[in-house]
Amino acid sequence: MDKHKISAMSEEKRTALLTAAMAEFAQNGYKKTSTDTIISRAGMSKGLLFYYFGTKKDLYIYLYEYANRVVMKEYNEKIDYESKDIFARLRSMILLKFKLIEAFPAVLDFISSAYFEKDSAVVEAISQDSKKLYQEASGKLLEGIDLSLFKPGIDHKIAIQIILFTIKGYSEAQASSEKKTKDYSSQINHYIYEIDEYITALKAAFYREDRV
Amino acid sequence: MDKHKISAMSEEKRTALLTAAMAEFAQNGYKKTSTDTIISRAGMSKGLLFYYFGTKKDLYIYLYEYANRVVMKEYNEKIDYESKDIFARLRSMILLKFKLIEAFPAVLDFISSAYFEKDSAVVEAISQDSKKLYQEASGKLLEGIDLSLFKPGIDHKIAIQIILFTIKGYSEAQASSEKKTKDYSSQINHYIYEIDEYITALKAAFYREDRV
DNA sequence: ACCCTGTTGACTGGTCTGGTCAACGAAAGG
DNA sequence: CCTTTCGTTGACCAGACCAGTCAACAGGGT
Repeated sequence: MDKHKISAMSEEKRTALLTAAMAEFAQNGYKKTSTDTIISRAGMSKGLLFYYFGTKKDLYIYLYEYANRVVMKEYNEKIDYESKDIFARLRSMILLKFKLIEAFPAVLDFISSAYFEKDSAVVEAISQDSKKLYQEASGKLLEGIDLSLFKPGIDHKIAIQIILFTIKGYSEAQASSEKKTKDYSSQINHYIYEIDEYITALKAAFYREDRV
Repeated sequence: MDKHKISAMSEEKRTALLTAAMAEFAQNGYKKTSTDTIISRAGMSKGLLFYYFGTKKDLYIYLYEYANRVVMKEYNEKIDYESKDIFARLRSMILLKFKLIEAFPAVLDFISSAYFEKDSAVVEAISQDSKKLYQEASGKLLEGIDLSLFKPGIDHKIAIQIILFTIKGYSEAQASSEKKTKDYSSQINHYIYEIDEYITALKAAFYREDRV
């Protein structure tokens, strides 16, 4: 039996499957994720998964390429590297992250889990460019930022770490308290408001007074 | 067959078993952890595990009580709540954490994983006091701290969150880059040095100049 | 009537798991 | 030196679980 065109699936079923599969793989890794769990979560029959995707491995690789394509596309379109202000850059990354989670809830979790995937059945298929996105993102974030905005006498390395830890800490705290509210999009405004509170406080702490 | 006295085990074997089991349970949760993995990691035979512990569930519960006992003991002995300075309190908690990890590498990971354990075979046995330690620790940490040490005009809630996020972020970054160096104890001094750098920077950012 | 496409879930062979047990080596005690 | 006891082993078992298959079928198009 050949592999069938995945694009021929109905939109609903495809996204249900992809979303369920990404969430499961992200949570349990390749080996420990069962196709039974995926299909029951996606609400479809077992045969259909294999009808379209062939094998579990094929599904994983498809997901990996899909996730990278989606994230790369958004990333290249939306991130603004014009500004040399680290807060402006971070803010635009966070906004992007919210958009991505809204559209593809598990895509970021899946990508970062793939980064640590160590099952031999699957590593060679993803290892080539596995680290590209991550390294590009974290490398570029700090490239060429304007350190003269900081108060004199401040240890830039430490200050930047504190800024990054704060953003990461808030993101995680916010993600783990996920309520099942339908309108994530309405909550986003609240999250952005809180993020701005942190940014204001961090600017007051580390930026020269005339640049806050 | 009755359960045998665990304390009759040789010290070496017991700690090898407990350490291996805590690490595995912490990583995979109750259900997905296999006794085969535990024994091979601990370097002993399968029969022995069941000879001493009876069942997998009994092992888990024993571990849970053991871990709580160990942590509670250190916690009650060593944490200093005299000081009203949040940095002094945090610092003493971090030092305690280092000590605990040195003595029982996986004990903290295990406890926090038990906090999220949801397998029905085991939840009722741990749910009663599962949250005690965690809530006590995070509640007491902020109880009665001296807010007058902060710069006037600072949003205390935000500032404290930034402080906590920073400490947590550094701890995690440090834990995930664990090298297999034998002498963790010699690295601890380095970690403390870095933590103090962060504390200095955070004090400069948020405390009144006359209190830094 | 006959295909074709999409869909189902019972089924299979193989692997993995918690738990058992007959056997064994060494030490203890007589 | 024999026997009992204790700690220890790993092959083994019955059941669960798993990726992948397949016969059957629904329904639309021709």
